[in-house]
Amino acid sequence: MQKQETLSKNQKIILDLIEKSDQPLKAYSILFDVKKKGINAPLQVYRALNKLVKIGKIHKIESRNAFIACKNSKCQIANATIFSICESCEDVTEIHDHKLSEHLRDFKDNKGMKYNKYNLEFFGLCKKCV
Amino acid sequence: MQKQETLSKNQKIILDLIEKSDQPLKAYSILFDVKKKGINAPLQVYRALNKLVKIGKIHKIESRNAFIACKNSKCQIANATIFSICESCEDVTEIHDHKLSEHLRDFKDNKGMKYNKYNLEFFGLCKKCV
DNA sequence: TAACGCTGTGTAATAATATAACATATTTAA
DNA sequence: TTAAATATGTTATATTATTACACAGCGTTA
Repeated sequence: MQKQETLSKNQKIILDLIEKSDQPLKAYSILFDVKKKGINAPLQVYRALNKLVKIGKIHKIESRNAFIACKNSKCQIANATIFSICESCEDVTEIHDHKLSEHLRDFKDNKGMKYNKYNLEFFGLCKKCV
Repeated sequence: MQKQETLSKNQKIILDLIEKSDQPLKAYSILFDVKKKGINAPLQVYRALNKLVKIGKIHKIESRNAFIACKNSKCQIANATIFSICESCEDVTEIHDHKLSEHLRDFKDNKGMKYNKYNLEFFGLCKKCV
């Protein structure tokens, strides 16, 4: 059974906003949007973001410095993420591909390194933008 | 036959510095180091970095905002990168794994997206840090 | 129930990363 | 040999993220 995290006020406000967007949001755009809810400083946003990332409710798109909600409602995974990113319209989609995930999970390098996390980003053109 | 790019003065200076380091360098640390060579402004560094990334001489470690030389001297690939990153000592190594690369190259999602690039970062603890 | 650890909040200041805008020079290709 | 493309230099500024400090709330435990 998964531990159900109790979110704090700021964490809820920010998760709520990110979940309502189907596309990644940037920290300062989040800040702008939550000012009306009494969140005034970047640090308040980053603290909530960090926590939400940590518990797998959202993911950071590293190449874009932006944050997207994890749609995989049941089993939040903070440590194994795959995204496709359209370089034209910037549309981002999380990919759930069992075979690929398995491959990445099982990957062993030749240096004896112990992995506990990976992040994969595919770039290209989506159907609309081809 | 691979086209041999001719690098400009600033590009050479900066590539040279990055190649001498076996670990990723950050833009402003590069800037600091090349001031003695007459490169004075962030933009001069970023311009060179962008070009070097584009032609595959260096790669950006997205999760670290840092740049590392591509050791794969013959066939610089700017569009298919795999790294392992130690979360303790921050050691970064580029991974060349034929099977995994093949898998990623051949990956097709179910949305008809056309990929031309990917970047994969593995995180964990290296031998020394376990 | 008092003391403690843990997590979260609020605020100000500042650090770190990256780009815009403008003027000019150099190289490449038609 | 002129036009296009690429590179340079400089100033200013935008964007992303963290440090430092003070304090509040909550559950544990001694």
